[in-house]
Amino acid sequence: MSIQEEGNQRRGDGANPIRDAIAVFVSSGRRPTLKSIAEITGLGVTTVSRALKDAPDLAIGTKDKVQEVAHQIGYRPDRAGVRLRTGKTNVISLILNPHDEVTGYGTSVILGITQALQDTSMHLVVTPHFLSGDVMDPVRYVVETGAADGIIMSRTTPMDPRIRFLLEQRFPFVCHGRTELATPHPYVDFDNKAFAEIGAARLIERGRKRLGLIWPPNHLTFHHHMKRGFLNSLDGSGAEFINMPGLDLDTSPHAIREGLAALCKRGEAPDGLLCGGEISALAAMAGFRDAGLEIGRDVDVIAKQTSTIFEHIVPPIDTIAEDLTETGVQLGRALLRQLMNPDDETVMQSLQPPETRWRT
Amino acid sequence: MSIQEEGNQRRGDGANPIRDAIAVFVSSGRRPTLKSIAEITGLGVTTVSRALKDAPDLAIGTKDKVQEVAHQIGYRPDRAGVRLRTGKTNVISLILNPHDEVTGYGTSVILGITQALQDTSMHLVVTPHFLSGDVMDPVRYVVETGAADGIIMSRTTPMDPRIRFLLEQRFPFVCHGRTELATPHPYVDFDNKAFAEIGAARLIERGRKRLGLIWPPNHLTFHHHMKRGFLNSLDGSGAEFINMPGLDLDTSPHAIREGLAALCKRGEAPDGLLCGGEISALAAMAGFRDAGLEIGRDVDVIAKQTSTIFEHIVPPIDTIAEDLTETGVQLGRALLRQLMNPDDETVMQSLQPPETRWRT
DNA sequence: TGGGAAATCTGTAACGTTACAGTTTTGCTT
DNA sequence: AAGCAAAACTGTAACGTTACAGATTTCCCA
Repeated sequence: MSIQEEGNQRRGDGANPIRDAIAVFVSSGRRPTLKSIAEITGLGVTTVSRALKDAPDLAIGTKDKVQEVAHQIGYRPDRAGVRLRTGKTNVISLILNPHDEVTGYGTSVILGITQALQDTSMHLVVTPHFLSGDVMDPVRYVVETGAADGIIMSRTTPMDPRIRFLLEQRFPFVCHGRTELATPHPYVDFDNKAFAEIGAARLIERGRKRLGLIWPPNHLTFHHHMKRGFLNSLDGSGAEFINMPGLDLDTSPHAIREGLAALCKRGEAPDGLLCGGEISALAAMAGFRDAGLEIGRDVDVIAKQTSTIFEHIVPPIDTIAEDLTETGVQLGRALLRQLMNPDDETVMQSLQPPETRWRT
Repeated sequence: MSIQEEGNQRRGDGANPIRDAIAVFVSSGRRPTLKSIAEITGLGVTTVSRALKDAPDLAIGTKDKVQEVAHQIGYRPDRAGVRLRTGKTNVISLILNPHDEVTGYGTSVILGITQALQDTSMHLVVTPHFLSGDVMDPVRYVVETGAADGIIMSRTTPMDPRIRFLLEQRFPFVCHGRTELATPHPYVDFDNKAFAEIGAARLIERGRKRLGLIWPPNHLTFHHHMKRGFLNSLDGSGAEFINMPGLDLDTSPHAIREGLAALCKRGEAPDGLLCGGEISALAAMAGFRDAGLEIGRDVDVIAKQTSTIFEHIVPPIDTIAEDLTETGVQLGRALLRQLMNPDDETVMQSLQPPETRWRT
C-alpha cells in the first residue's frame, strides 16, 4: 500500500499522518536511521529493519510502507552500525604494489573493480604495500583487523605465502595471477603462456633466429608461464633462446636500455625480442637504437600492450594486448560472488585471452 | 611500571597475574578489545580507553601498564566502534575520474597519498565518478552518508559546484587544481601557467612562429592557467597563436592524431606544439609524421611529462615534468592537517613547480 | 583528627544495527 | 464461543567505543 493510497490525498489537511511525519522529519535535518522510520510509521525498529530486508513474516503492506518511507527520507544503512553488529565491513581491499606505478597498472584495474562494485554497497580501499615491508604485512593487517571482507592482490608467486595464509584463514580473496599450490583458489589471470607462444611464433615467422624475452622476475608465477609458452614456440623452430640475465620487468627502464645496448655491442643481443611490458619495450627499443640497430630491419620487438601508447609510436611494432580494465571487472565480480554466496564452494578461475595487434 | 617489574620475575610460578592473564587471553584466540585489556588489568573499560589516549587524570603507572598490555595482546581499536561512537570514519575518499585512466594519473597520485597516510589510522577509499553521472554525485554521496572524513578530487572548474558545496557544508577536502571562487580553499596544483610560459618560450627560442597548445577542455580551471602562460610568452614575440578547435586533452588520441594531420594538409598546423599530456603528445607527433613532417626539423613538440616514457621515445623531445607522486603526498598531507587540527583556519595551498627536461 | 581538595578511577548511556526469543493479533476450525 | 495455529509484529541485548557525571581513594593542611 503506498502512502498516497492510505488516507486522504488532498494536501494540507493533515489527514495523512505519515506524510506529515515525513515532512517534519525531513525539515529537522537529522540523518535518517531505522529509528526515524520507526517513529514515522509507528512501527518498531526491528520491524523496520526486517521490512527493509524483505523478511518473510511481515505483511506486504507493511514492507511497502516502510520501503516507501525509507525512500522518501533517503535512508541509507549506517555502515558503522552494520559493521559493528554483523562484522561485515562492506569493504574490499586492493593491495597495491609500488611496482604498479610505472605501468599505470593500477588505474585501469581500479576502474574495472569499481565498475564491478557499482550498484553494490561495497567500497574499495587501497592498502599499499611499501617496498620496505614484508609482503605479508598488508594481508595480515587486513585479516587481523578485519579491515575488509575480501582482498584483491597481484604479483603472485608459485608458493605464495599470502595465499596460503588466506586459504588457511578461509578469508575471501581473488588474485591477479596464479600459484602452484595444490589447493585451488580463485584467480583472474592473463594467459601469459599464450602471449609468449604467439609472440615467439610471430618473431620466428618473421625470420628471427635469436629470440629474447623480457619477462617478470623469476620469483613470480607468470615468469614461468611466459617461459613455457616462449620455449614451446622455439622448440624445433631452429631459433635460439637468448637469456638476458639481470634484465626483467622490474628492472628500471634505463637499466634495460643500457643492458640491451651493451648486449648489442658484444654481439650477444637477440634479433627478436618479446617484451612483457610497455615501458620496458620502449626502453629496449631505445637500447637497440643506441647500438645502431634499426627496429623492423635488424631486429623485431613485440610488446605486451596495456594502454594506447603503442598505437602512436614509431616505428609501429606488433603488440599483444591485455585488457586490464576487463581484468578489474572480473576480479571484482569473482570476489563479489564469493562474498554473496559464502557457502558456494565453486572456485572462480578465469584466463584472459591475449589480443594480437599486428601492425607490420 | 613494566609488567616485568611488577611482582615476581621467575617464570611459571603464577606470581604475575597480569602475565598469566595475557597468556590465557592470547591462547583464547579472541580479538583484543578494550574489554579484554580491562579484564587482564582489572581496570574499568573507561580507564583503559582513557589510558590509551594518554588522558591527564590517570596515574602514570596505570597508563604504562595498560599500554604495555595493549601492545602485548596486539590491541587495535575497532574502526566500527570508534566510528559509531565518534562519527569519525578515519577514511579519506579519493574521487577518481575515468579520464584519469588513460594517463595513469591515478596510480602515482594514489601511491603518493598512501605514502602520506602511512603511520596514520586513515584508510584511502576510491570513490569512482562514472561518466554517465553528475559530478556532484560522488561528493554528495560521501557527505550525505558520512562515508569519509575528507575528500580529495581533481579536474576543478572555475566555479566548481563541488567545492562550493563542500565549503558550504564545511566538509574537509583538498583538490588537485584551483577555482576562481571568492572563498579561499585548500588545493595542490601544478603551476600550469609557468609550464605553458616556459614551453612557449622554448618553442620561440627555437625559432617557431606558429604555436599551438593542446590544453585541457575549457571548462576546467587549468585550461585558463595554461592559456595565460602561453599567451604571456607569445606576447610581443612575433609568434602567432594557432587555435585548434576540437583538439584538447580529453580528445581521444586517435582524433588528435587525425585532427593534426588534417591541419597539416590544409597548411593550418602549428610548427611548434606544446602538449599538456603524454599520450596526447605521442598522438600529435604521430599526426605530424602522418602528414610527412619531421619532428625536430619541420616542427617542434614539447610535452608535459608524468612518467618515464618520454626518455625512450624517438626522436627525443623536450619535456616539462610534473611529479604526480609528490602531488599525492602533498594532497594527503594537506588533508591530514585539516583533519587533525579542525579549528586551525589556515588554508593549505601549494603550487608544484614544473621541471624542464631539455633534450635537444 | 577532621575536613576537604586533588588525584585517580568507574558505571552508565548512547551511537545504529540485527539475532533472538518472545508477544500480540488475526483467522479458522470445531 | 472456545481453542489453537498461523501471521504479524516487537523488546532486549549486544557488537566496541567514548562522553559524561559521578565515585572512591589519597594526601595535605589546619
